[in-house]
Amino acid sequence: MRLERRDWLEFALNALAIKGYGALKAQSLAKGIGVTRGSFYWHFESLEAFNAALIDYWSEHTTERLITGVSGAGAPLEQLERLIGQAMRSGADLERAVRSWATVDEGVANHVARVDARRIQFAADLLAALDVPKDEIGARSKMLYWAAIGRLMIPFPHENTLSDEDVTALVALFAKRDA
Amino acid sequence: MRLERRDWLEFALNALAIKGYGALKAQSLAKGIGVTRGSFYWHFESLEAFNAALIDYWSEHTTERLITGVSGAGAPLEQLERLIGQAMRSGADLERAVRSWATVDEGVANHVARVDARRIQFAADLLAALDVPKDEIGARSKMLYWAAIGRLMIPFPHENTLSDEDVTALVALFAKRDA
DNA sequence: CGTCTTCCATACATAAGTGTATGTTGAGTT
DNA sequence: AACTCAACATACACTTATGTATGGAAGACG
Repeated sequence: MRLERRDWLEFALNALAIKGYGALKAQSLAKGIGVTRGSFYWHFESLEAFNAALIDYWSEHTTERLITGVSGAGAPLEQLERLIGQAMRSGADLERAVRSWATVDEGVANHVARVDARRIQFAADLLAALDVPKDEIGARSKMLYWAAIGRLMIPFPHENTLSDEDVTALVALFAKRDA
Repeated sequence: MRLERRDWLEFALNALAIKGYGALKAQSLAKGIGVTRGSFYWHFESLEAFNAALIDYWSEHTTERLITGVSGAGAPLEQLERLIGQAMRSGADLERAVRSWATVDEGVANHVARVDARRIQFAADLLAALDVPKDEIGARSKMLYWAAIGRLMIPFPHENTLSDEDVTALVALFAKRDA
């Protein structure tokens, strides 16, 4: 099987989501793909370089998902519900693994921090459009986002889901105009 | 230096907080303590047994902290603020590391899930004491707790702190009586 | 058809880890 | 003083990992 850089990154992203960052070894990845490390070391200078490329790849991947999946169409309240809904349901494994990875790799942490900042800003803009008091937007948007992340980082998140009504109620609470 | 089981667990808990679960190797721990693996394999049957003992140790450690640190004295609103404040400030490194660990070890995940359930229940009781509508308590207590965890799992949490006023405002929002 | 580049395999040196079997020491105990 | 046993050291076999050097195959191309 003739591979290119991107194939390695795709496969690694999958392995990362399933087995965690401990699976990011040239050897085990090669075994999983069905080639030897010769391929790996042709496409990437070293493990470090590979890791850097992988987290870059993830950043693009996840940013694009945010833009195409949530923003754009719909009223602010709908977008907000979609944002929370999406953050609480899909892509949990990969997000968990990346965040776990970020706790032991500063480069990864930087990328994650940038992604977080963007998503929090996105939530803040929506709250602003809903006429939430200015001095509360910062705290509420952060809290909202943290809750979404926190749920992902709880073991067995699928057993810890909020119903659609719960989500609606919470979003309404956070969109409240009065302090 | 003459060691016992507990010394190993204490040292490991520290290493876990600082370097993540990747540091939980008999060899590297032994090197850090200044003994050989002979000691490790005398006190513990295997790495697996050691891991199980360690996560048990953490469970007791962290449960005790909740009980003695938050519950008991003070009005419900104060306790709630203290709960959030504590969850958002101290012990971040260890909590992060354990949660990270839980993503790749089911035994650890089970322990963490039990701890989470207890803390969420604690928050729910406080909200109930504050006359929050019954059908909202479940969602709000979870959301509150998730936010605390989420903030911990965000890179550089110390750069992402809410002010005391923000915490007060948020707690007030979550303690609202009307839907 | 031959050549050049791309992609992968093989082989070697080195490091870090687990587990086990067996030797060694030092503090109590009788 | 001799004994015992808990606590640690040492040595061996095995596995998995990185990185590098070099050889080989398969396409692209003039």
